[in-house]
Amino acid sequence: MANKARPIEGCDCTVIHEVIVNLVREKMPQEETLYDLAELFKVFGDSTRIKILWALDEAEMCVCDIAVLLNMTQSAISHQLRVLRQSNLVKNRREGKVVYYSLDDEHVRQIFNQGLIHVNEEK
Amino acid sequence: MANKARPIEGCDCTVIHEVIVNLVREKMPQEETLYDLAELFKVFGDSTRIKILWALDEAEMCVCDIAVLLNMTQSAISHQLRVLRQSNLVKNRREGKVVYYSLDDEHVRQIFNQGLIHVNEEK
DNA sequence: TGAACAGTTGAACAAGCGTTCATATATATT
DNA sequence: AATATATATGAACGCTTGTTCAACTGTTCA
Repeated sequence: MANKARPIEGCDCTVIHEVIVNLVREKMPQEETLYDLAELFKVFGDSTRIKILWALDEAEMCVCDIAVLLNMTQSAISHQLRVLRQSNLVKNRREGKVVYYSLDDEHVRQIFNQGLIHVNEEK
Repeated sequence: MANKARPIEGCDCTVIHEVIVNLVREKMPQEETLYDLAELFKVFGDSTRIKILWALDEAEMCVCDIAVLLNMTQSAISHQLRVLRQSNLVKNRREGKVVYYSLDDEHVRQIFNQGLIHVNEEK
């Protein structure tokens, strides 16, 4: 159900803006949706995970490969891969002792590219 | 300058994957670029800031308006607006006592929309 | 000038997060 | 069965972060 307009009890200035505030309130997506969105971006908000995703966008790799590539411990990489797995951003397949990881989402690249545009504009 | 291929000293399996690892290494963007990208997503990784950005995408609003809209203290909103300002995501203008904030980046909506696609796919 | 209002800022606190270390699991090899 | 390799996991540790509280700045109006 849509959010209903309701009496404002804030600053004086907001009383004047009542119409606008209520209009924005109606247009806002569901609380839960915005929360999920923040959770997704939180996952992107770590350079180790960004690097992992970027690497996996180039090629399927095993945990050990990624650790060498990023010059980090295998444990640290494994922990981060779990986060990425739980966010449905990567998938894995086992081949003997080796577990290969790959991207599980084709939007990642587009999201990153949009982000890069902003980053590069700041110069 | 591009990253150079270098001898692998990791797990046995990575020695086998040496060619791939070095290929990915060459294709990775600069360390600093990936760091900046993570910093940007870190800003998006908080539901309060997501809500503020979403609201400002609908209409220019003053600090007090946002506080009422999100049912939070004005101080908390002001702190978050500072973060958004420092990331060049919002701008402000003063009109008497009131400071109005608005979006300062047209990519935000596109980044959010891409994120929403992922979020909605998980169902 | 002084009171009221809108917003900002710094310190403090709890909660969350990323890495490390030690250990556990799973598979392959001998 | 015992060993080695590849990965996963839990606890612990320091660091970061979001909110609150109190104090401060800046503007308007009487």
